[in-house]
Amino acid sequence: MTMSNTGGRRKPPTIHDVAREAGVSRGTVSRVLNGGHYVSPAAQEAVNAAIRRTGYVVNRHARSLITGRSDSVGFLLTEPQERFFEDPNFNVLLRGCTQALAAHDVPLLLMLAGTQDERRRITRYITAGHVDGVLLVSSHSGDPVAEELREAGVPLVACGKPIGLGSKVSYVAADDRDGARDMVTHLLSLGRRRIGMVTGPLDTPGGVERLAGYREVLAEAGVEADDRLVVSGDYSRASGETGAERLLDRAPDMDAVFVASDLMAQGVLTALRRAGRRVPEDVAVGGFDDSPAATAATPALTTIRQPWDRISSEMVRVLLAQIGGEDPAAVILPTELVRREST
Amino acid sequence: MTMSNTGGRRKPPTIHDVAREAGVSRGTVSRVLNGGHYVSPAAQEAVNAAIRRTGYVVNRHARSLITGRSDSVGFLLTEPQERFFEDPNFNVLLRGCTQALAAHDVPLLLMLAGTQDERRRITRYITAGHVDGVLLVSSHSGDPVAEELREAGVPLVACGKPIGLGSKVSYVAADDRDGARDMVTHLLSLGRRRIGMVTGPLDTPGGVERLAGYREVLAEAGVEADDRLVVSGDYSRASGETGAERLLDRAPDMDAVFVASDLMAQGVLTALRRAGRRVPEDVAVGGFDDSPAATAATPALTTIRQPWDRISSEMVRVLLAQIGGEDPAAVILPTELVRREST
DNA sequence: TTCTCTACTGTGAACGCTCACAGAAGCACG
DNA sequence: CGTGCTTCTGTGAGCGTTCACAGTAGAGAA
Repeated sequence: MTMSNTGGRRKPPTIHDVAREAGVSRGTVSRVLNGGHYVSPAAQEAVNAAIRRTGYVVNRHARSLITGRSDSVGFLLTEPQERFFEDPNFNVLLRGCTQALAAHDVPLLLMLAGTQDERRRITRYITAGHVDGVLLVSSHSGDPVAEELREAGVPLVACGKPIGLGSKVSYVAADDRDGARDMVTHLLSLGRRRIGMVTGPLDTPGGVERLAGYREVLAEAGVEADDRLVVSGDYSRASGETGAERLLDRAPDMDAVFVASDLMAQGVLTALRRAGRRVPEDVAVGGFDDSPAATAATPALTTIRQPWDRISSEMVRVLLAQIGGEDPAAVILPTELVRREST
Repeated sequence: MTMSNTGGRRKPPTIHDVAREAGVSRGTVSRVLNGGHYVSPAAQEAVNAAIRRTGYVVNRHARSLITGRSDSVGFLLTEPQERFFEDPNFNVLLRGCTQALAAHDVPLLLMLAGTQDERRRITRYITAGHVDGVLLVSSHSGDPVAEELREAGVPLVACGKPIGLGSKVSYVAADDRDGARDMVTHLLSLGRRRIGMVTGPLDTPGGVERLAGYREVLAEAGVEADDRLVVSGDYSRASGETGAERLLDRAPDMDAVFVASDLMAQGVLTALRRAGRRVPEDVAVGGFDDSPAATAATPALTTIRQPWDRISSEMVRVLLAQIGGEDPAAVILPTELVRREST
């Protein structure tokens, strides 16, 4: 009975084995592996053949040990995990980032900083250089983890404009203000003039920007501003429902409402139905996000699509560039009005 | 103007620095780091103090290079990514695994094998030893990636019983059959006798088991089997709707229906409402999963809760044990009947 | 005393790779 | 024929750790 390959894993071939197989030195193999500059076509070919024959895969640990890079990045979710994990957009973002990174052969490490303990561990892990950079998802302002990473000089790209952090951190965001402008312009074009709004949380840039876009367009159109037409919500379905009730109470003549998220818009629809208002005949409703909630709603929501697939690929692009030594950058991506049945 | 710490990252302290600081040798520091056997209390203390003072964090690359372990595991999603990414259970699972691993200081690498190209890359990455083991989420049978990993001897833990793979791969699953039994028993206890079923996909173990549990209980109760009472679905909402229509068509006297997923059950509710049947008065409806869809439905669904938090922690436990050299194991976890308004 | 055993500590050699450097070969130019 | 340049190749050192081994000190037994 001879040694078989059942069970334990074989010791993988090293750069040495490849070099011997190809009849060249380690240095030459290494050069081929890293771009192939200053290596003759003949050697290039021999090495590639040897790699294929031996099934060689570079040992990233050995490489990282000497280069100081880890060739991996972290995907860090700091604050309210439930909210994100229930948000379909988060899934799209996570998937998009993973795939965009995979195209560059860069693994993604998922990091959830829930408890204080996890926060500490993750901070140490990152600042110790075990990832080259971090994709940051954190809605709220003044994130201590992000702040610490920024100070340590870790390349950082946030999803959405971060509030507390300085200009040294890159971010990629949808153009909230412009999206809001598009929606309100659309409502105006339908002849609506008493347009209400249920805002998002006003301690987030997104919440602030969407409200700003709403106000701008109304002012530009010469529509009288009316504070009774604005109530604030927190992106939850329930807050949309109560928000709509308050709007109807304070401004019964409202003929349209711009809601800062689709989930809230669902709540608004519920409240309007209960109040006997027809959508869109009596009141037109515009959402924001183009989440699954938009199509699941009845009537299906007219909404603003955020380009989550592009957001994720841009985040990865900016992060890798920054790891490569480029300066931090801010990327604002255009949104798109998706017209359905609610307007 | 002296050197400042703005910009680039500082070179982190090494085990050497700690050794010097503590007045001991590298070996002693290493021993403290790895469990602290054969090291005097005094040295132990000195080293720990030095670690705290210097802010030392072990360089995992150097460690991995010599130990051959990477101290990280992959979370691998192979087949139909959309389905999982829209499934709230998947989120809970991913989060649970990440946190359970974090407690052991083991990073999780997210791997999505969508395209053929990604599949190849991931397989090579894993078999090259860049992760110590894999948490596998793959519903369908005969997964080629999983098969290859199994052959390479990579520790593997599947979520749900895998169909194609042999006994060498561990798995953790909810007790589908028992859950189905509980639900059908519950329906019988309500006096229902004409109990229909909308099954899951019958090429998955879960789909098969839930159907088996349904049949068993009816047989044991002496209720006449009727093929007209069973239709198959694919876990989607739409298939629940059409399934219910076919059931009503074939067996108008149906007084209860067991649906193999909450999402399908939502569709069933829609179809029943359209057909003018009251739930639960005319037809009682039981779901499976206890997903958010269950509480969002009207009436709220009686359903079977799968212990996703325990599933994830068990997957991690089994995987780490297997990496540590233990044999593959199968873990079946109990489900729980959650009674709401639909029965 | 001497020997053995245990508890602890230090040291050199690896792990697999990249990087800097030295050197070789070929070519052009004076 | 030397000199300089470019293109290519091999070599030794070293990245930060762990591991095996050798060695020391102290206690207890013969």
